[in-house]
Amino acid sequence: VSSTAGEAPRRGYPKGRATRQAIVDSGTAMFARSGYHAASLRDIAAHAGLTTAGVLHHFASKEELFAEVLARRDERVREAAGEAEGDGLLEQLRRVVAFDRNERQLAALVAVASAEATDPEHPAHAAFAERSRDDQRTIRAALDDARRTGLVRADLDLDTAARLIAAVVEGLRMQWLLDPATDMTAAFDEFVRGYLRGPGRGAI
Amino acid sequence: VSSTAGEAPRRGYPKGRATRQAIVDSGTAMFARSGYHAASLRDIAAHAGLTTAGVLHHFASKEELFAEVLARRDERVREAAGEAEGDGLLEQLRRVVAFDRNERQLAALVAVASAEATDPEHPAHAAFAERSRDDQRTIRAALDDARRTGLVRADLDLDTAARLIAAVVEGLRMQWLLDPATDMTAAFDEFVRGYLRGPGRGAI
DNA sequence: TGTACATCAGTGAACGCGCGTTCACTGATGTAC
DNA sequence: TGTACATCAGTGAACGCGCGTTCACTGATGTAC
Repeated sequence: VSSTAGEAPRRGYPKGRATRQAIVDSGTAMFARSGYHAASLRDIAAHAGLTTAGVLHHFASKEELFAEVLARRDERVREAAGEAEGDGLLEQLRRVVAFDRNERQLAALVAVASAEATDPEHPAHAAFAERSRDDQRTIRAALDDARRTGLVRADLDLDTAARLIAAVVEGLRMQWLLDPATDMTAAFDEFVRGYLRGPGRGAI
Repeated sequence: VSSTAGEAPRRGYPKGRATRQAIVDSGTAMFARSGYHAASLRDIAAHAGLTTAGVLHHFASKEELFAEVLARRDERVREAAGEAEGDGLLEQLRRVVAFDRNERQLAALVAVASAEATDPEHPAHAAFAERSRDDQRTIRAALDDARRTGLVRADLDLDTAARLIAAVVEGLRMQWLLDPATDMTAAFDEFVRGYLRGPGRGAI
């Protein structure tokens, strides 16, 4: 009755939706800490304040909950990155790095999950491989723009550059996860200064 | 009796040593495929042609076997890298990349293990953090040499450069694990050309 | 406002299963004399 | 070369445990009239 025009028709009661969200949060924390296999539904349930059966009232299986956790994280990263237009690639990637810094658990979760998904027989293998390609495509598109506005030196191979940027971000994230004192932003900026920009372009 | 002078005094019988090696190989394969938690001693034993009790005759516990698998890998990488002297950093890192390419399972194992070890409460957390710092120190030392012989541009911050090199290698490895068609060497060479060397230095 | 009814939220107990580890053991392999 | 003995290599059965999932259920929340 009091619903606004553009609002999506939600399932269940408010309390149910809140619990569902609490389960996703709890799942994120537990999966991030222990990986998919070692995190148990009992732990996740207890951490969210209910029983395993309660969790499975909201999610059909552990795997379904896991998929939801990952989807939610991707969504939030995309929101955090914002639009490429006007801002440029560099600012976008900086925001992603900043997002990681504020969401250590999520970053750890993705690191473990994508490493596990490295196995060609892992159920999420294709999805993670596609995700990796997608990241590189997005970066490549942003590089096209950057070259047009002269922010990137002219003799750069953009496909390889996109691949290297994705690799640096992922590698720095691992270093930071192992040692929180690591300054990801500083290192990334230095990479941009030294690699993407031509000589003589000066400070950022 | 027929032992040579420098030979280390080995434990057990030849057959036992061969079985032990077979268990390490099998463990490497299984841990790489599924990670530490999801790989079972039963699988590892079956793949090596014995029972779980047989495996535990050679290793006191699953964790001890896992530690041996990781130690063996590090050892082999160090062998593959060879000496820095004369060859230079670039050739050393190229050999590490090539080693990964020939040992996909080992690379996957390390990726999963180090992602899991990201958790500060993981038993191997400190060891992996130290390993990461150690890699950067080694690279840093090689960069010092490289600057002296003029292979690296003068205005480079070597600590950050070492950090970035380690990040690129790790990031490219993940991309390659997700998509075996990835040409790690080409991307790494391009990184070296564009970042480490100064402008106008030409081909490698 | 009150009542009947459908759906939702969540519980508690139980299930079958695979896990790492233990134990007592059998046979093979090497060593000493 | 033969014999006695110690150690090693490996088996087969059993253990207690925590796992994901199921089931029948109770009470709360919303909806229709």
